[in-house]
Amino acid sequence: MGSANLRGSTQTAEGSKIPLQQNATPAKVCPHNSNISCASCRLNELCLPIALNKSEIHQLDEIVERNRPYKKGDHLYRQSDDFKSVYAVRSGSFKSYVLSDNGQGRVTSFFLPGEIIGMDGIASKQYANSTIALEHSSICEIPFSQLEKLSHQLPSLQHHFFAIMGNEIAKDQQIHTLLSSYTAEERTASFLLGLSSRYAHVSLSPSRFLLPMTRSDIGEYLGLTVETVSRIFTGLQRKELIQVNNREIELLDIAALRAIISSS
Amino acid sequence: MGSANLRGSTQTAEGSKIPLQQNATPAKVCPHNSNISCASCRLNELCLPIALNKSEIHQLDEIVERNRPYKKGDHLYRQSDDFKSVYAVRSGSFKSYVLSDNGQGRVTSFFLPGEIIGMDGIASKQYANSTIALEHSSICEIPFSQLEKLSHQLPSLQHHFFAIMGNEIAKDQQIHTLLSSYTAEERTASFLLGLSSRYAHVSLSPSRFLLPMTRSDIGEYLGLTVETVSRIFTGLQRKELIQVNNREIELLDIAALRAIISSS
DNA sequence: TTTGATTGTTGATTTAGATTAAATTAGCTT
DNA sequence: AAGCTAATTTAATCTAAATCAACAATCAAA
Repeated sequence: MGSANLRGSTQTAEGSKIPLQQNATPAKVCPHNSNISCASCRLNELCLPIALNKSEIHQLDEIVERNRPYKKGDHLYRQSDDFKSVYAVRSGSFKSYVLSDNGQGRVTSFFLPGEIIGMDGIASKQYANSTIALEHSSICEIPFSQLEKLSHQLPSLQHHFFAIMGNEIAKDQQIHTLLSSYTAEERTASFLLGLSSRYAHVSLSPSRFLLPMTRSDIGEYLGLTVETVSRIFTGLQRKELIQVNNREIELLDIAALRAIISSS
Repeated sequence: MGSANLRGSTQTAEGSKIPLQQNATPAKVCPHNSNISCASCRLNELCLPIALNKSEIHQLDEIVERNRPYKKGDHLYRQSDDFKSVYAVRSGSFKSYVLSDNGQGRVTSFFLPGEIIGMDGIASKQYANSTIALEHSSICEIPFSQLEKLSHQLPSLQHHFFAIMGNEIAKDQQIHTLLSSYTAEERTASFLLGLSSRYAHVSLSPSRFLLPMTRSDIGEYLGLTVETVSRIFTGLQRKELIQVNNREIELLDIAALRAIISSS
């Protein structure tokens, strides 16, 4: 089955082009462009500027540092580095991981566009894990001391950042439940649906996307081995709930995937 | 071996009295007393007042509601209730849990004195789980809208609450790693050491305490069955790393317990 | 002080997912 | 395009922990 040139776009059976996440913005506007202000950023509805007015967004803009793009494998920061900033993903994706004593890494989070990285360092003033780009990616760096200062001036920013942190806490607790009581198939289905709705949030297809991470990353994140993840993928494909071709995945029956989870 | 009257205090082999958490404060000051101000609360070094000056603490005091004590099994709030407040445990202990579709509960957190409950509701404006008292307990209720307002006036309170939330995030991610890669014995050892250091924080014995939760609660929290938790306890006891007698537990060899975890 | 209900322990058996071991396929370099 | 390394799949065992099944201890209420 034609799996040529899937980075960026692909052909459906009918020959129509469906954008995958890599080229969701028009070709002439590079998604890694560093010169977009918060006000004009297509992610401003879910990132920090949400609920801020024009002048407030401008003030936020002033403290945001738009770094050069990160190449696949570049570290945003490493475990135990001094905490300085939180980061908003502008394009691409990242993973956070910790190294166990025997050198084995365990993935703790994935980050997609619009999501905030680095909040685990706020309390201890050191990052609790390392974070690395999964593909060519760009981020906005927000020095935390300045974010605090500005939050103190702008009640709506303070409110919103409390909400972002609260959301992270709620999400982490859902994963606690997933890891403590779901089967391998339930975890995998839940993971795919989670990615689906996160892509939907940034106006990308909720049913067809590229997985930016390896099977091994998924396994570490879900507390499963690579082999199990692979087997579950083939199993779900056999049941015609998904269609996988390497990193490309299509969710064929979202309702049935949901049903798998709620059976637990 | 003499297991009489362990609620509150117990006899060692030598006959000396070692206080357990239930009577760590002098008998004449009831630990559930509702009339203690933040300024005089023995937990103020780890609760919200930390890093606030006298006058700031007084302002915080003004918004704190000191509810009547909760009996064992009383709900602080239930899943999907409208989010209104966060709570600080003054005495006793609580657990949070979610109900899965089949009615099975899964414990997501335990809360000991000085710890903050309810942050999972901040983002969605509804509590994501139910929270119940594990024993006779008392709490301070802090209406969140007022906490936000006061945080806006007091930079150090804003800073401290960001830190509390960041700490919750870091802690939840540690549990993610624990659940995704630790064995049953490693999880159990880690859980016991975690309780130990939390009791140490409130100046209680880190090596000898009463477990406020059932084996089943522990199992749900750690993603294990009751039977496994019970077997691991007996196993650790056989290895002389702990001494368990129903809810009473003594950590005999903390170094060895730590070694179990770092072997993973 | 019985009685029933909840909680905890222990043992036998089963099983989901890990481990081990290859073989296959993609993606990179050169 | 060849060669190399990392990623993925598949299959055959193995094992840690779940499940199933009694039973004992504790607690709360009558």
